[in-house]
Amino acid sequence: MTARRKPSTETPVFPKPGHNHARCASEALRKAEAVCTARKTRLTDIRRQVLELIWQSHVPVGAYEILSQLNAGGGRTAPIAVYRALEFLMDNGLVHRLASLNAYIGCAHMGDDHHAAQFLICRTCGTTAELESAPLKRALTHAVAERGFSIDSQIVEISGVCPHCRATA
Amino acid sequence: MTARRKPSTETPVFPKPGHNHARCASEALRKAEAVCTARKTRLTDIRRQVLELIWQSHVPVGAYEILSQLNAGGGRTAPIAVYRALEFLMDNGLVHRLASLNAYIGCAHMGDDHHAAQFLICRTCGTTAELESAPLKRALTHAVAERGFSIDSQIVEISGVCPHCRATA
DNA sequence: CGGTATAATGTTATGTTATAACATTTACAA
DNA sequence: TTGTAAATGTTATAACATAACATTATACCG
Repeated sequence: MTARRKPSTETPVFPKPGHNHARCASEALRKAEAVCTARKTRLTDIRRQVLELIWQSHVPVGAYEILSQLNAGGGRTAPIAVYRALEFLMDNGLVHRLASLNAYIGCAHMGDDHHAAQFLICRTCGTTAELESAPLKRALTHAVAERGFSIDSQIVEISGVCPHCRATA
Repeated sequence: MTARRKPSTETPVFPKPGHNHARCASEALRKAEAVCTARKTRLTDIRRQVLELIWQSHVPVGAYEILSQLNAGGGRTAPIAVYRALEFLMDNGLVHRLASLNAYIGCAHMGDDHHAAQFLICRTCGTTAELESAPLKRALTHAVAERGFSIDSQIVEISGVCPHCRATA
């Protein structure tokens, strides 16, 4: 441990219940546009709609939940369309899949080209945040390398209670 | 880091292709009996069968794969029976579920009462090993606590290439 | 031993998540 | 403008998991 930690960079704040979420969402959409432009991929209608629905909150959403919202106005979109959009969004680093929930969440670090992520999932409010911990990353890399194993991808999903729910309880 | 690492305790060997697996399996079954006796739970026929099928290898198996093996001789066991057996085995720490694969694997540390586990999954041969790394555990615990989050459960699943497949390639 | 409570299993049906295969449309560039 | 690749539509099905209720087995008590 070196000195005091710097919350702004080392310890991103867990999304607060009352924060200005409209801002998160619009910011995310703006970044997504930028990423797609840079990568020469197309953020089509359905892809944008799926991304917007995902960014309605910091709670992961299931594919079929997205689907039913898409079809709320009487649409006839098929499941596969949602999965294709999700695949695109994940390939472009805009969305993550949470294997422990079979659900999807907007990526908090778009454009940063991080294909590995760790997540904190609050079992009370559902809010899920990315955990960017350099020491954790190092420990993981080291432990794996030590065993002669080479990493392709990794899943780290931690379920528990977030600071806000702890305070409320 | 303190001194040189001790492979026998700190760095368990990744299961080798040609190892005496019959031994792994019988050992596992023996331990399972002991655990159930100690916990006054019953390792019934179907539960033992499922556990044996899981221990046929170090490659995780899906519930329906287990089911079809159970029914290979013309049986009529229903999916729910397999899931109930799996639930029992997991509750008793005899089996783990791999969320990234929707598959199940025998626990390498029965009786050690470890409810958290990390896994190394070889994408080439499928072999999966538990990773017991104290530094990793510490880093994880620390990173999470630092953010005011309290842990209930965690999933760490690392996909890559195992030492033996790397050597072969 | 017989009764009774609990645990385990059987039976049937259905819910939830995800993909295959092939047809059609759209966007873009030569 | 037309050829091509990307995207979407359409239909069907695969893969994973649980609900609800009936029946059977086990163990424990009097």
